[in-house]
Amino acid sequence: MQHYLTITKALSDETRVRALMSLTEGELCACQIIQLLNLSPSTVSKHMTILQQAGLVQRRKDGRWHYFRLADQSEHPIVRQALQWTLSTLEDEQIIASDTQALCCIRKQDREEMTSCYHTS
Amino acid sequence: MQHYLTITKALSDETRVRALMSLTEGELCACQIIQLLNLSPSTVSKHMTILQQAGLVQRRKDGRWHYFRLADQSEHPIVRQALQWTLSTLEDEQIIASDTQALCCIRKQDREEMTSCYHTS
DNA sequence: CGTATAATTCGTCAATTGGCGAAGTATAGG
DNA sequence: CCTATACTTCGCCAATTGACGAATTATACG
Repeated sequence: MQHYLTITKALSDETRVRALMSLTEGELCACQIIQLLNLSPSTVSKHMTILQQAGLVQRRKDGRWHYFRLADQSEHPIVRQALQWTLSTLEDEQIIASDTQALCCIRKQDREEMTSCYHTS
Repeated sequence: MQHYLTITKALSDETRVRALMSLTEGELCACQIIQLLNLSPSTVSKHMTILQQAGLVQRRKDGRWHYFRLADQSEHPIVRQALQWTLSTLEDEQIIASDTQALCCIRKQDREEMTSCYHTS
């Protein structure tokens, strides 16, 4: 029950769901999710921790960067089913589509010049 | 997105999930759910409204009694998947099992004498 | 080392939520 | 009608939540 509730709570906030859905096309580092959501780093950090503790996303650290990805689909059935339900339900959502669009630009930005990933938008 | 969030919010509270799971063996009237959860009628009423607005349960009125049942499985796929996930995940939960046990007694009570269904336990 | 960047943790605050009891609505039955 | 019962709505309160900025930690690099 506790794991179930941790998952439903994690999925009950629009911002967190957008963060989760942003990972469907591959991993992102925290600063990219911060740009996408246009929220403070501390807020996004907390959201990603909640998603991770629910087992919905996994974290990888590489130097200064923390990368997030969807949890391995061979994880607990409870997580797999929650992700399948969420992804299939929301893939056609308007806001998810525009987030996906925005992510195209965000992914390309590391090719360009920038001093800080926090202050580009 | 809005319907999805209404569902995940509805499922993010243990009391509401217990109320939902209590309907797996057939409909119950509000006062039976009140007895099971041992909460005030007003609290349970609010919870059932939240579950109903999420489309997870349906309501039937018969005289003074309001009966609740799980939503028709031929409803929106989003609801069907949410229910399937929830039911399959929680059917073996300890607290759900003891609720099911308690419901056996509660269902039998209408055969016995009682002046008010609120003041029997 | 010292500075800069990426991210987290902490403290604070407004908004939301879950609980209750009191009051109101609806129905059954004298 | 009038009362009793079942349930809902309303107003309140404590606890939780989502947001932020400031301070802290970790790493890269001159």
